[in-house]
Amino acid sequence: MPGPMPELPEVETVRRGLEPVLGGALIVRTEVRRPDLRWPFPERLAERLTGARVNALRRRSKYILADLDTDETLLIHLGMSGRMTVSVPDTGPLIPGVFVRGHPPQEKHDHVVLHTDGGGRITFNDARRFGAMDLFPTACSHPLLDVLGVEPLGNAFDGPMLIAAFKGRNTPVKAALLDQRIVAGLGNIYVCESLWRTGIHPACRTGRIGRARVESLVAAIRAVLSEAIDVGGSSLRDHRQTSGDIGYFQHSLAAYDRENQPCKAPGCSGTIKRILQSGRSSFFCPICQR
DNA sequence: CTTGGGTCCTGTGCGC
DNA sequence: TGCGCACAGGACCCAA
Repeated sequence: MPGPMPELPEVETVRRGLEPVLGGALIVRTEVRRPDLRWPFPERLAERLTGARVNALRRRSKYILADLDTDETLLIHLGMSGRMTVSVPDTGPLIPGVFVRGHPPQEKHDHVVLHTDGGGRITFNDARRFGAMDLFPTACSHPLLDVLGVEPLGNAFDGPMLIAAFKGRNTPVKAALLDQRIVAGLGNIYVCESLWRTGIHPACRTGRIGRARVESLVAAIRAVLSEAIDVGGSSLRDHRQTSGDIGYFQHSLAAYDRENQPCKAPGCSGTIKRILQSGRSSFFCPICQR
């Protein structure tokens, strides 16, 4: 079973989970328990967050962006293992299904904790520390965001756009879809699922995929991401996950991490295979995907 | 310019 | 049952 691997849908689920407790809230205390995650924290992180009010919670690709009334924006990346636990005191108001009532005990790898004026608590836990936090002027761009391509659920992501991006390239389609400069937010899981749905072999070179198949790939990517966000939302409502992992969508996976299991395509007798591309696993059906 | 591989990090799961 | 090791992977970084 795959561990938590936050890609765009999981990050969007986290953003929605934060909204009721952190959105509009005043940060009254900030605990920073270590000097860094993937990179050193920005200077005086705790001091710059404490006393700030959260005006808006946005998402760009796999980044969560909290706009503060100090004209700074808090950037959060969950990396591989980052989780956000959202809790309120057990004496506090109950907002059904959205967060934990009663603060859980501190755990190993709880690196940053935000306390809100409503008694809420946002705990960032990241065992592998591939995650990141930064603070930058809201009016400015950020080097991590500048290089990102289109949002796969946005209007700019369509057939002609992806056809143009694929044209002239000669990389495996798997690598192209993982390239955040083209489409921003896809990771290994949803790339595997999208290619399986479209019947495209992950090693297929981008230049060799016909226009109609690229169009259907766009539709598959949008569909698989939307479905995963829907499942994430329902899991929030049903108390089933602290936000940040793939949660119950893993039961819907047709290709990812299903090596040697039967292909789920109707009437297909194939078996899911695993190959390594750039040291990463790709899962696919050799009968469906060409 | 593009492209591919190394690196970071720790928990998990497997084989012996 | 314990130990060691491969593996997971997002994004930076550098070499070719």
